[in-house]
Amino acid sequence: MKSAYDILKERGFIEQVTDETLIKKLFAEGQVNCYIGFDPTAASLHIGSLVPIMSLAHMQANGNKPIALVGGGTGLIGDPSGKTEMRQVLTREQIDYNAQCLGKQLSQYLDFSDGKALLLNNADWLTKINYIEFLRDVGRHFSVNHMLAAESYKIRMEKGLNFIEFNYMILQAYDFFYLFQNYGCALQMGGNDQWGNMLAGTELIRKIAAKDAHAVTFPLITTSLGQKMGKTEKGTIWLDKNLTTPYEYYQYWVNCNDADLERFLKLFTFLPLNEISVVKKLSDAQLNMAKAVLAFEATKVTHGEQEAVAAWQASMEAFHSRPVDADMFPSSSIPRTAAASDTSAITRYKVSRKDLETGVLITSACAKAELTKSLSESKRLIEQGGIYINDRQVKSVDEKLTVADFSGGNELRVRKGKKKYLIIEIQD
RNA sequence: GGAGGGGUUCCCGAGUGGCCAAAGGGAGCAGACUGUAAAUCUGCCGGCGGAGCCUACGGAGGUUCGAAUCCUCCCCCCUCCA
Repeated sequence: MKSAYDILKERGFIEQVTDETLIKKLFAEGQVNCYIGFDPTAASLHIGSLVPIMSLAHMQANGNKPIALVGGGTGLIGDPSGKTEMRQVLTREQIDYNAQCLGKQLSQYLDFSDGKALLLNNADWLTKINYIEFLRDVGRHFSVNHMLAAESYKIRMEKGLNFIEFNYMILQAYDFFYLFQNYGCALQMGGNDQWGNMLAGTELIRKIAAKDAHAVTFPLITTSLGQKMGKTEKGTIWLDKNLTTPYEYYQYWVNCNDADLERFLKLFTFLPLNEISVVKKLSDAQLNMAKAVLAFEATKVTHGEQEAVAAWQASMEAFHSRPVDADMFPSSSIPRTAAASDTSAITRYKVSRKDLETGVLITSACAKAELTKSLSESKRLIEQGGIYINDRQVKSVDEKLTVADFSGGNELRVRKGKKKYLIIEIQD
C-alpha cells in the first residue's frame, strides 16, 4: 500500500528530503505526526500556502496526524529566509488576531476534531522562554559560523541582517524540538526556503535528544513563466472569500497556462493521477475543459462544492463555454450539463431608474462600480475600445446608459476587455 | 561615536534649477491574433467632464519669477572604521 509520502512524491510535492530511506521507514512503522508552520503575517493565507495545506490534507487522508503550527511567536520575529529586506514588524495584537484567523481557515482543509489533527500556536511556548536558560540549553548547540553559511541568510548577508531575525532559525529549530518532545512529531515539512531552518531543527533534536527527526521540503511553485503563484494584477489571490471571491478564485485557476495544467491538477486537486494523465493529449476546447475542472476542483477544496458550482455557472455564462465532456475526469463532481443561467457570483452594481431617465454616463458608472479605477481610466478604455455594453463596443466617452439599453429587462452586462464583467441592475 | 553613500511615480531605476506628471525597464490595462492559455505586435499607464488646473520626487522649513534638482534642520536605510 502506498504511504502518504509516496502519494506526495508522485503528485510532485517533494523537493528535498533529509533521508528518503529513513522517512519511508518512518511511514512504514505507522501513524506519522508531522508539522508545518504557517506565518501569521496576514489574516488570511493565500494560494502560496496551498501546497503545504494540501500536503497536510493528504497526510490526514492517509492515516497520519498533521500538526498545523501557527507562528504566533515566531511571527513576532520575522523570518529573513529568502527575503531581501526586513519584514515590517507587526504588533502582538495583530499577530494574535491573524493567528486566530489562520486557524479558522485551516480547519476548512483539515479535520481537527477528536485530535485527528492538531492546531498549535508557538506563542504558547516561545513567549515563555527565559532568555538566559534558553541560551544555555539551546543556544549552545548553534554554531554561528555554521548559521552564517546557510543559504537562507546569504542574500541578507549583503543587504544587512539584524540580530532579531538572525534568531529566527533557532526559534524554528526549537519549535521542532518542542513538538518532537511533546507531540511525538518527527517530521517537519515546509517550503524549500525553509530547508536551512528545518535542518537546524533536526540537528537540535539529534544533539539534545540523540534521536532522528526528518525534514521534507516542497518545491517553490511558480508558473511556467517563473512567476510566483497567486500574484495577479489584482494582487494576491487569497483563500478568504471576503478578500478574493470564489468567482475570482475560479478565474485564477481557469486562466492557468497550458504548461502548468497537469502539474496544478496533481498539486491542487485530489483527482486520481490516471485521470490527470490524459491532459497531455488534450488541445483547444478540451484543454479548456480540463482547466475548468482544475478551477472547479480547486475552488471546491477551498470554498466548498456549492460555491464552486456557483463560480462555474457564472463562468460558463460569462464566457459561453461548453460544459466538460462526460467522460473526462470521471472523479470530478463538476456539473456536466449547461446549467440554468445564474450570474449571482458576478459583481453587481445598481442604478436607479430615475437616474437612467436622464442617462448615466458609462464612464462614471464604470468608475463607481469599480470596474475601472478612475474616470480617466474609463475614458482611456473607451477610447481604446475596451468597454462593452452587452457585447456592443462603446464608441464614445460621452455615451450614456438609458432604460433602452436594458431592452425590457432590468439588468445588463458591462464588460471590460475580455474577462472582467459587471452586471448593472435597475433599482426601482 | 567617526567617515562616506543613499531615500524618485506599483517595483527597479535615470534625472542635479525651467524643455519634468518626470527617461528606460518590469509589472499592469486595452486592442489585434487565439482557446477565458502562452508568445508576439500596437496603444495606454497620477487625478479632475476634454481646457487647463490640482496632487506628486523621505519629512518640515527656506532661497528663487520658477525646485525632484540649491540651502537649513529632522527621520530612515546601506557601506567602511570603532
